[in-house]
Amino acid sequence: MMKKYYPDEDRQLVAVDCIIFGFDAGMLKLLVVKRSFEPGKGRWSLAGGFLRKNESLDDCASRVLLELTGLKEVYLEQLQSYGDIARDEGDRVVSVAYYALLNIKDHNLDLSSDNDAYWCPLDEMPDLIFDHGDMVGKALKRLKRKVKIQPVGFELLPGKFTLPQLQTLYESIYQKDLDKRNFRKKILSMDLLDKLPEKDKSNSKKGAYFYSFNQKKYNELVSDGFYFNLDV
Amino acid sequence: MMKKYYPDEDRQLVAVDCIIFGFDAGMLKLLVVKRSFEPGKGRWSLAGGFLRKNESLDDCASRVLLELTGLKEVYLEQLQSYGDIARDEGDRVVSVAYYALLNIKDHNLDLSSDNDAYWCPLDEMPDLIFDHGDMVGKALKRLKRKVKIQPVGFELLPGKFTLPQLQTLYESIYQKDLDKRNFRKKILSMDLLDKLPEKDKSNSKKGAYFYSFNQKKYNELVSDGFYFNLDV
DNA sequence: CCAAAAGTGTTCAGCTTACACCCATGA
DNA sequence: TCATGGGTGTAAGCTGAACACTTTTGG
Repeated sequence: MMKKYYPDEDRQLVAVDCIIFGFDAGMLKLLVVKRSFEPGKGRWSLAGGFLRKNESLDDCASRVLLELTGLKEVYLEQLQSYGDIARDEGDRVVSVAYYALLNIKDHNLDLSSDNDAYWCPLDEMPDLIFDHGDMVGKALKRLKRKVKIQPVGFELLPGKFTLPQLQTLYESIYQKDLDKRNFRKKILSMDLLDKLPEKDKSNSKKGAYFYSFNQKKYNELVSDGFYFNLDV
Repeated sequence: MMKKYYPDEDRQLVAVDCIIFGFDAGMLKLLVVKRSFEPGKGRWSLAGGFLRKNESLDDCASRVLLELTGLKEVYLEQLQSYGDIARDEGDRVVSVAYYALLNIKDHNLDLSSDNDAYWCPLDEMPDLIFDHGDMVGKALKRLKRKVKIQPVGFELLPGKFTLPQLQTLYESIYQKDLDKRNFRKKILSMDLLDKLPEKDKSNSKKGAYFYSFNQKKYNELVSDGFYFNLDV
């Protein structure tokens, strides 16, 4: 047993809430869950859970994600903490928000339907409880910045993807149209994508070549001082 | 009394730690305090305090700052939360880090010397307890990004400042030299500085004109869609 | 054969960068 | 008068933005 140094009063409930982004059918989506307990039972919310004594914040976020999706190796980054006194109607709870990027195809849909979870297109997002809507707004802002300077967008795509798919992904994050020629020129000039000898014919008769992101080459370039950059 | 909704187990101590930046003698400095209690008594640390039941995280950060410096209207922004189980040797404590920017001349030195506090040049920073060194690194990274896209650097300067001063400030944040002509051209082209009819002769015989940041004009430009930008 | 998506280069404007000399003045 | 820091302009290269036609092929 650890020696006690600090006063015991003023301990707080600490929660982790996860903004889980996915990309499907050309749309950026958010995984929302229907709350199964009061307060706010039946309303939509983010996936969340209370921080336990024996887990770090990062571990807690991983656990929340695992419990909902069954997925382990998911891109996860801390966003911001929310600490207004009355932000949670049930009690005073400090919430640490994380955002996750995952490839929807990897996702075990059974698990999330058990939880009354739903992949909601971002532009049809329902009202979320408490300050969860703010969290999503903040996460989206962060994501917009992040995908410009780090190749995290690929986390949202399958290992093999086409350039039109990748462009649509960026367009749905930036919420604006990009020029096809400029986009391809820029992304290909970084020399981080491997062109595969197969085509995806599901969207056109001509078919679009599959590419894959070369993580090894990226790591090498980064250690040579390279910065990923995809401005708009 | 609020109805109880959540289990009472697993409440945690939550602390706020503040990375307080100042600028003086052409150097970026950090306000560090000598810990007056165990564990780590006598070692250098950031200013911090435990979150109370009746205050938000932001309020707590303001309080920590007020108690140490006596200052109220200080630029303060949440940085990141730190939640490793054993990060604090005294107990399991989740810490929310904030960073503050303040003008050292406004600072009441008496108060901070009561607290065994010290404005430490960033490049002579002592070892700090726990993960406070990581927090400072992260804050510096954030500050570098922030000063490029928002006019927060002025928070570190007196209301009247010279262009050489401003340039030195940016150089000490970016930790690299900037071209005098390009710097002046860029900052003046934004049309946010008012040139005053006085000169600061403390650093040269010729003297450098004082300028002041025009917050009103900045607000107007921002609402017209203007983005502050000071690339390097 | 035709509709629909994939793929491909060039030009122009604006911005970033590099660079060197004169000015004012207190000591 | 001279040492010291303050102040000023221009040219070259690069990057971002705009823009339209050809290719492929399943139906």
